[in-house]
Amino acid sequence: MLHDSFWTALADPHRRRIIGLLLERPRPVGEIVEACGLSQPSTSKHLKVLREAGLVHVDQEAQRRVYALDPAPIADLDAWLAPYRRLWNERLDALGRRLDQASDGTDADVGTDTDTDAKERPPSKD
Amino acid sequence: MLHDSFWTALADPHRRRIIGLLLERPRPVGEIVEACGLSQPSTSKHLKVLREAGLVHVDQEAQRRVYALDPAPIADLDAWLAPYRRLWNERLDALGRRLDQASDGTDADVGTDTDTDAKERPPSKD
DNA sequence: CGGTTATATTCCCGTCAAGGAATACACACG
DNA sequence: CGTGTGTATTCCTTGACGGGAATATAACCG
Repeated sequence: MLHDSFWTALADPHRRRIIGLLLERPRPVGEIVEACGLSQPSTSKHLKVLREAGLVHVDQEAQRRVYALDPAPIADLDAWLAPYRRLWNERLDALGRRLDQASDGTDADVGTDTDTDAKERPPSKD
Repeated sequence: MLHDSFWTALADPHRRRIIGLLLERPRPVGEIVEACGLSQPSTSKHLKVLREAGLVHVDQEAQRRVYALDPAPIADLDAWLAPYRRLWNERLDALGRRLDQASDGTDADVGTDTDTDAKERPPSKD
């Protein structure tokens, strides 16, 4: 399950930035400091929050500490998202149906052209 | 795509609770007040935050305002998640390979590629 | 209109998080 | 051992956020 600390950790833009950096590859603190433009203490504090939220873990290499992403919480977030995704798919479903209906003789350009790939999706149970 | 306001909105447990309530069905404010055990003003303020984050929208029915979930941000979150999901799949992959290796040198053929896509991903864009 | 219900907004206060500076700690190296 | 580098922690200040009480707004009803 996702606890509070997870959401709190992700609530901060700098921390999301760090997460993004760590997605590319694990990095020592110095690199993160430089990339974020924050002071080193501030960065360390953010890293601590991320650590305590279980989002990252640290490997000690001599004096340096190399931070890396932990995939588990991401999976948890995915799970959290699941029920909402169902709703979202239902909407696309409805939109698709309406498109179908509309293309029944009239070329209706329905609203905003978001890249709606409402073609394939897992069966939504209701 | 995902605005700061989105993460900020989701950072509060009460607001996540509200989101959960609205997942079941749209609800008028009064119901949310009761379910959350918060004061009405406080609830209204949370709803405002959610509104401004684009997570919910409101339908006015006489004096009552019925709040409902907006699916779009959920889709955005899904998109945000995509690159991380890749990492996570790779981990599972690696784990699978290691398990394979451990179970003697029979023809190990577990996902040399990332076929472990549990579901198709919507186009990701940050 | 006047009253009632349903919701939003304002005011005020306590708490908490973020940031920088200074400092402490850990480890390598000579 | 001492020195230097890399990182963590503490201290302090400031600003944002959450909560309740009081108040304002809007819509329905008679």
